[in-house]
Amino acid sequence: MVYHRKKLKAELLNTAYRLCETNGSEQLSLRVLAAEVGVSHTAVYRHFKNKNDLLTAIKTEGFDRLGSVLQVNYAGLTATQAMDEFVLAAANYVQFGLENRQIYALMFSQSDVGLNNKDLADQRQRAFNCLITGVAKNFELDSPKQCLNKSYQIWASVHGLVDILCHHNPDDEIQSNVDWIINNLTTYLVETSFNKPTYGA
Amino acid sequence: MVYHRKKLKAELLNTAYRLCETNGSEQLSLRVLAAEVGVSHTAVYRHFKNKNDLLTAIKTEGFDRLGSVLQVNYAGLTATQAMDEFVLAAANYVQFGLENRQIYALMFSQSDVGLNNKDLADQRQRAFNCLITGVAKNFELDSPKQCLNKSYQIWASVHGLVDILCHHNPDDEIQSNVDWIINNLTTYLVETSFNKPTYGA
DNA sequence: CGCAAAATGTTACCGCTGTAAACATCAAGT
DNA sequence: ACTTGATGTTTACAGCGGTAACATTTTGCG
Repeated sequence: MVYHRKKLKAELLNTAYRLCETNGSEQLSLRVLAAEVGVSHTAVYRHFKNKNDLLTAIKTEGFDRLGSVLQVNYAGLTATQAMDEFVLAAANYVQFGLENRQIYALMFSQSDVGLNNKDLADQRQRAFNCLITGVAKNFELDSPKQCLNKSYQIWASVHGLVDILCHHNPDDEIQSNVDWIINNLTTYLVETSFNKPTYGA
Repeated sequence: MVYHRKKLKAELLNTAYRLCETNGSEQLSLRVLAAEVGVSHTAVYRHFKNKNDLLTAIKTEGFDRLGSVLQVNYAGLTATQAMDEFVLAAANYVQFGLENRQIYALMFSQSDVGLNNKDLADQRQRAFNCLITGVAKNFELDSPKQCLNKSYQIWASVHGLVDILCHHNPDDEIQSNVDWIINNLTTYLVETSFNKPTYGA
């Protein structure tokens, strides 16, 4: 029985994050988590209201890390440099999704995990703002509304790509195509999203 | 105690499908399902190997229904008609996703439900073939590989759209944009996917 | 310092879940 | 008519999330 471990909350969160990425968030068990960390299973309730609350924290952590990966400072960049950075950020998005499949799945699952949670909403918005900033910088759009629409369009395209790549069986014949898409993400983005929108005026 | 109900399996599947769409597949309980149908909870095991097997059947049913919604017979259609039908099929896809959110989420969840299940793989392939056929009919592509790439691109774009529409909070300011996108799906598709690919030769 | 209060851990218990095993009954074929 | 397989029931069990009561440690205030 070890008491006074100040950093138990962080330790629980980190271990839970790892367990989720390993086995999928649906397989997470508070008792297994507690055993892994070396405390009784009810100790979790001193730091998280319930299991949903813990999953919300994991989800929020996911958006936090995703946001970090997307951050670009466009100030002082030429148009070409800005576009390069934008494409790089998109590639980072895809890479994050592929390297954190289970967490990514949790982040975009339709479960009620984190419903109406402010921290989560903030982190999600922060990540999305990276995209909006990039769109505003790289596309000549007539209105904020067009910018928002374009951002959603790009997000949907890249998110759909990640989702389908995550699903595909490596044994499939499409593997070569998948490899091509990842290695030529710029071309892919140009074909799916890098055109001037005609809607959302 | 009622015995020999020949159609119990179908009844279980239908009820389970409905319960999943109502409460989300994660909330499905075999005991609640059995009670709803009016049998003991272990009766389910006479027709499904376990809970995962039942969920696999629900998922397969989802792809079956999605496939039906996507089916288009392009034989004898003019180019314009074929394109109209193709866009309509895409709209049907989006509509299916929005009207069957929970089932759609299950269908594209990354859980191990139905992993390596042949029936499921077949139904999924059947649905995807509808898309491939439409792409082959409506795009002048140089190779089957290009056709496959284009199909994945369109799928990713539309799937991403559905996923994000399902997630978005109706109170958000983006609602008006969402409405626009749905009502003008043709324009959306043109901007995201209806261009000639330059890759995948 | 010393002691009360708050924070943080544990143990015991509850109801629910999926699943296996043993048993009962119905349906069908010889 | 009797056996056999399919189908449903009862019982039992281990694991889960969660609550309540209790123990210990840390903290803050006189």
